[in-house]
Amino acid sequence: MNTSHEKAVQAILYGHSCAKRLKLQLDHPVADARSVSNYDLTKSIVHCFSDAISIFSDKSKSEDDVFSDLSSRDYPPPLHQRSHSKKRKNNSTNSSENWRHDSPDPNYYDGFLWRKYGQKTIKQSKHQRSYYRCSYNIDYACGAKKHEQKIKDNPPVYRTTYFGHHTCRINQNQDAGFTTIGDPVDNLENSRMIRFGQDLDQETIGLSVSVKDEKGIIKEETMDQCRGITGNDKDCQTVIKENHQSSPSGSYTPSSSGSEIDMFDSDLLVEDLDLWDRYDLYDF
DNA sequence: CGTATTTGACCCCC
DNA sequence: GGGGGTCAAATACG
Repeated sequence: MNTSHEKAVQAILYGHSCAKRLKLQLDHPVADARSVSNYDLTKSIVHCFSDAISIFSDKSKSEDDVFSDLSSRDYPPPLHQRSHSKKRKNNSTNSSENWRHDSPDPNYYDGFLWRKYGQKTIKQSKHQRSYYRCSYNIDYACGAKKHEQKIKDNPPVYRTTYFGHHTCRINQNQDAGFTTIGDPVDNLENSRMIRFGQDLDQETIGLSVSVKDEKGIIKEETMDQCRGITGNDKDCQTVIKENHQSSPSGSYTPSSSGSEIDMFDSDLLVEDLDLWDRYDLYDF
């Protein structure tokens, strides 16, 4: 068993490796269907650092607890473990909890755009719960929802619970002339996976890479680039807003159909896979 | 001025 | 009736 410190170091190292890989791809763009998209790499980086932060900030937990959280994070529990809302059973397609995610960051970016539609004081919690629905709820009849609530003060932990499925991405892509996967839950079965480790027959230890909301990542990448030029977030946001308004959904190009086992480029695999022998079925 | 957020009221289920 | 989820008008923001 690795210590949590080693685990955090592994996450950081992997994030660093992905960052290097991303830089390489940005410096030398290659139209190779087998390569990992910049979006996927960026998201991997974000998740690695989020996990490292979680580990370092969660000293009150035992190491096993931390690992348990990591292995289940961003990953829908088995059907028999999923809780079901006792309220609003009429909306059965949307009311069942799909998955949840704990993060020290209330502004954790999960790859989707959300619009807040309510906030409630919850009886048994001193913290209010915020309700969000997918920003494409109207445009694309997307039924995905989530609510977010602070569940721990010190260190702060924010629990985001997701409901329903994103149909917005599917609909957007159909508009653009292709289809791809729609949300993290669906991605489980459609994820692009790489396998490593020694017991592949018994356990799939992998890095699943989903393809979603490249627009958001492009926005973040653009922000970083813009900051380097202007040093001003506000200016960057204005530029990005204008650029994205002119092309709402058209430029998305998935790097694979999403159903087959896919590969990172070999240099990334060889260099990094040994770092991940404890990251069970990591869903990005 | 258009869009996002806030917040009190309402609805639904237990 | 109580609690949680949603609606929608008011408000804030860019």
